[in-house]
Amino acid sequence: MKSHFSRDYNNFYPAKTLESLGFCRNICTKCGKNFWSIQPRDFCDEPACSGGYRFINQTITKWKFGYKEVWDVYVDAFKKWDYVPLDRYPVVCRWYDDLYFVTAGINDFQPYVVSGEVEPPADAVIEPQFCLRFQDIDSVGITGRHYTGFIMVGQHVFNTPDKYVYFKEEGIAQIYEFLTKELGIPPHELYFHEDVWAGGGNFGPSMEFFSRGLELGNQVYMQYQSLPDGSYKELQTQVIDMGAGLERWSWLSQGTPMSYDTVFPGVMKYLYKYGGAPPDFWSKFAGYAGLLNRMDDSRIWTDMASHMDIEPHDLKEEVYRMRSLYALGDHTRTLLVALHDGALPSNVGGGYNLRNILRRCWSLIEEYDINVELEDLFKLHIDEFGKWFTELRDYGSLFEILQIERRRYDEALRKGRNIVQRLAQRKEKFDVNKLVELYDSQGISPTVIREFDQSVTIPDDFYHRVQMRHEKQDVKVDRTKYDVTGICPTKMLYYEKPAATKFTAKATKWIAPTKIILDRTLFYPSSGGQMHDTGTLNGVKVLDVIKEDGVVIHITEKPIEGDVVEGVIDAERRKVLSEHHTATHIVNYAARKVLGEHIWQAGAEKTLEKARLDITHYDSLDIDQLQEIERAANELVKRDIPVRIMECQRGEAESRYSMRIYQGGAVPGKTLRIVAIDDYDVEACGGTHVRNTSQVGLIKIINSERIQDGVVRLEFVVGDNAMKEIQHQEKILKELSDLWGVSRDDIPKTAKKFFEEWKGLKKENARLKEELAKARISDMVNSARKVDDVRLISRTFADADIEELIKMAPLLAKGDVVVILASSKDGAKIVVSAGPVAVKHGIDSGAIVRELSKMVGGGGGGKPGLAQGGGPKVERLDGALGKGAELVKKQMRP
RNA sequence: GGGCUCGUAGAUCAGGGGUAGAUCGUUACGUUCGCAACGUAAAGGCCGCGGGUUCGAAUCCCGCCGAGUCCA
Repeated sequence: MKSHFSRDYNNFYPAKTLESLGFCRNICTKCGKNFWSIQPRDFCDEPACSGGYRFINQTITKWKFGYKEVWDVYVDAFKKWDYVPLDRYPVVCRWYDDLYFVTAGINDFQPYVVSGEVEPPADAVIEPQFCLRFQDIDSVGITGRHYTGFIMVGQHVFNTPDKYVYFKEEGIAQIYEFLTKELGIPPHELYFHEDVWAGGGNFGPSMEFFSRGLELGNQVYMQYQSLPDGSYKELQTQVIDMGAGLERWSWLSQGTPMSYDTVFPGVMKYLYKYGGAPPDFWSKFAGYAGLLNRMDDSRIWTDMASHMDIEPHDLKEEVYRMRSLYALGDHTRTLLVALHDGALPSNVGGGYNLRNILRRCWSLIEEYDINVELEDLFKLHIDEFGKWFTELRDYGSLFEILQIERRRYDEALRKGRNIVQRLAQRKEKFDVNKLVELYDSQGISPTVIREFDQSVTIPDDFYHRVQMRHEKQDVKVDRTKYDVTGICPTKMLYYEKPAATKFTAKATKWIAPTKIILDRTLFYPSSGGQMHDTGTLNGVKVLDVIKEDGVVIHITEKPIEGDVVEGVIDAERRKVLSEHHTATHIVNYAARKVLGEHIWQAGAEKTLEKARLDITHYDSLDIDQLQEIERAANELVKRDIPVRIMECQRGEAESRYSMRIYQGGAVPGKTLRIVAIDDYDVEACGGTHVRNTSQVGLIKIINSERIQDGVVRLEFVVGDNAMKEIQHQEKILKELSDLWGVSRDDIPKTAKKFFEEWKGLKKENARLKEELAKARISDMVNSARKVDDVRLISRTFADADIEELIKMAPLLAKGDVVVILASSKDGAKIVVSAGPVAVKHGIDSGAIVRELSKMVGGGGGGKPGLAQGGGPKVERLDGALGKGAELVKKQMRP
C-alpha cells in the first residue's frame, strides 16, 4: 500500500502545496523512505538516519515555549481557520468498547463520528488529549520522547459527503504555517515524510513531520475503509487526523536534555534534589538518546560510550539511574490523570497497566534508593499539571487508593519471598521453566529469586518465554448483525409517549417473516443494559426487540401480515424495567456518596427479576457499607424527586454536568438524552424511567460480589420484589427461631452455641472412641494365637466403626502381634495392624487388607504397620477373616 | 477478555488416596525477686463450599465461592 501511495504521490500526498512552499521530494538512502525538504538531502530526518537529536542546548524556534504555552499558541493559530478547541476527554475510554484507555486524539470521535453515524462537534476541531500508552514503558525516561501518559495535540477535520471543509493540501499548509510562523522553525529545518497509517479498520496516507531528528507529529488522511475480504473502499466521511506529542514541541523549543524537564519542571526539580542531579555528560547523551530504540543492543551502548569517552558500563548505569527519575515523573502523572478519570489499578483489563506502573514506581524508588515519597510526587503534579487541568485538583480517593495498593504490593512481595525462600531451603532447582512459572503464576520476578540463590541465571528471552505461555488466540464472538442499510431509523415512540401502551404503525420491512421493522414503535429494544419490552403486534407475541443503527427490529412468534400494525406492550413489564432502571441510577448515586468519587458505573443490567450495577471500587464491600448504600438510596427514593428527562447539546451537557454523565457505554449523537435526578445523579441515558424517585417504592440490595479486582457487582430488587425479598428473609429467620425456640435476636448467639457444642461433642466422641478402644482391647490381648513366628489377634465387631478399629489396632499390635479387626457396621470394614517385630518378619498389613477386602467385594491398602479396607459384601466377612492366618503365614519371611 | 497459582490450627506454611502435621503465637506449669530467655505440657482443625469417583477423599475429577498473579 505504501508503494502504491508513493508511486502516485501527487494524488495521495499534498505534493502541490509542498512544492509551492519550495519543498522537493527526496528518497532516504538509509531507510528508503520518501521525504520532502527545502534543501535536497539523501537521508531523511528519522533520528536513526539523521544522527539523533540535534536540538539539545539549542533553540531553533522563536523563543523557548512552555508546555501549556505552546498549546495556547496552537489554539490561536488554528482559530483563524475556524478550528474549535475542545476540552480533553477522560482517558478512560467509556464510549468506545475497543479500548480501555484513550491512546490517540482520534479516539474521542470513534467509532460514531468517524463512521459518519454521528455529527462531529464542529467541522474542524483541535484538542489537547491526554493519552495513555504502555507499549514503550522501557523507553520512558531514556529516549526523552516516550511517555506512558502524554498530551496528543489533535487537528481533526471532518469532511462529510455534503460538506467539504479541508483536506490534504489545506491541512499541510496550516501545519506548515503554524510550525514556521508561530513556532518559528526555519522552513529548511522541516522534513515531511511520506507514510501510511492504519487503525480501527480505516487507513490512508500520512505525512510525518520532523525537525532536527525529532518527529513533531503525523497528519493522517483517513480516506479508506478496509473490508473483510481484504479489499477496501472510499470512506464517506474523510478525516484529517493529525496527532502530535505536545511534549516534543516544548522540548524542541527549549532544548533541555530531556523533554520531561519542560513538561513537569517542578516535579523534575524535586526528583533531582532527592534522587540525584543529572551527570555532567547528560546533554551529550541526550543527543544520542534518540538512537536508542532497542535498549538491549549492547553495540549501541559501546558506540555511544566511545563517542562520549566514557566506560560503557558507567554510561549505562548512569542512564538507568536517571531513567528511574524520569519514569517516576511520568508514571505518577499518568496515574494521577487515570485515577482522576475513574480508572483503578487492577489485575485485569486496563487497570493492570496502572498497577504495573504504580508498582514499578515503588520498585524504582527502592532499587535506586531515591529519597522521595510517591504521595509527594502526586501532590506536585496536582499543583503543576493542575494549573492547566484544574479538575485534577479534585483528586477524590487517590491517596486512599495509593495506600491500599501499597499494602497489596508489600504483601505480594512478602509472599513471593516466602515462597522462594522455602523453595531454596528445599534445594529446588530454579531452571528457566521454574523462573517463568513463578513469575507467571505468582508474580515473583527473577531478581527476587536471585536474592536467595545467586547461581540462577536469567535468560535474555525471559519475558519472551513468559509471553509464549500466553500464546493462545481467544476467539472473538461477534453479535449477529442485521443489515439495515437504507432503512429509515425507527421513530421511537417510547420516548415521546412514555406512558402509552398502544400504538399503530406501518410496516416498512420484513428482514424475515418473523422479523419486522415498523416506521414507529413503542417497543423498547434491549439497550443500555435494559431488557426489551414484550407485548403483541396484531395479536402476535413479540419475543425480542433489538436495535441496529437506529432501526428497531421486532422478533415475533409467528409471521405478521398486513402493512398496518396494531401494537400493545406489556405495561407491567415495562413498569418494572423502568423502576429498575431508575433504581440503578439511584444506587449509583448512593454508592458514590458512600464510597467516594472514584465510583463509576462499570456495567449494568436490568431484567424483570432484578437489577444489577457494577461499580468501580478497590475493595469488596462489607455489610455496613452495603447497608449504608441501601440507606442512602432509599433516602433518595423517599424524597420523591422528579426524574427529569431532557434533550441537551452534547457540549453543553458536558460542561454543565461534567463527564460524569457518561456512566454507561457509548452514547452517540450530537444531542444527548439527559436523565437527571436533581443534581444527585445526571446521566446520558437512553432507557425508560419512572417519573419520580418515590415510584421505585423500595430498593433492597440482595447481593454484592467482587467480580474482579476493581469492580464490585451490586444486585438489588425494587418495589414489590423488594418487599418479597424482605419477607422471604423474614420467613427464614422465623423458621429458624421457631425451630430452635429462641427469639430472632438470639439466633446468631444460639448458632454459635450450637457450633461450639457440636465441636465439643465431636471431640468428646473421639475421646470416647479411644477409651472404648482401650476398654475393648483389654480382654483381647490374651486371645492372641501363635502363627509361626508371630502372634495373631483376629476379631469382628458388629457395632464398631472404622475409626474405632483404627484406634484399637495399633494398641494391640505390639512387638510380634498382628491384628485383624473387622466390623459389619455399614458394610464390611477391615483394619490390619502389625507390630514392628511382625513387620520385620515380613508382614505387610496393606497386602493382607487388600486380599481380605477383595473377598468382601471391595479394596483396601495402607502401610505395612497399619492398613484399612472394606467392601459391600458383609456376609462374606467371616469367611474372609478365616483366611487371615493363612495370609499371615504366606507372608512370613523364612 | 484469556491463562496460571493458591485456599489445611490465631499467623506462616508442610502433607497430596489409608490414624491431619511443623514452626511461631496462645495458655498452664517449671526455672526467676520479676522480666526476657529456656524447659515441660496442653488447648487450638466443617483441610473454603457443594457434588462425583472409591471400601476409604484434606489429597483425584467437576462445579461454585474467595484470594493472588501474568499476558493482551
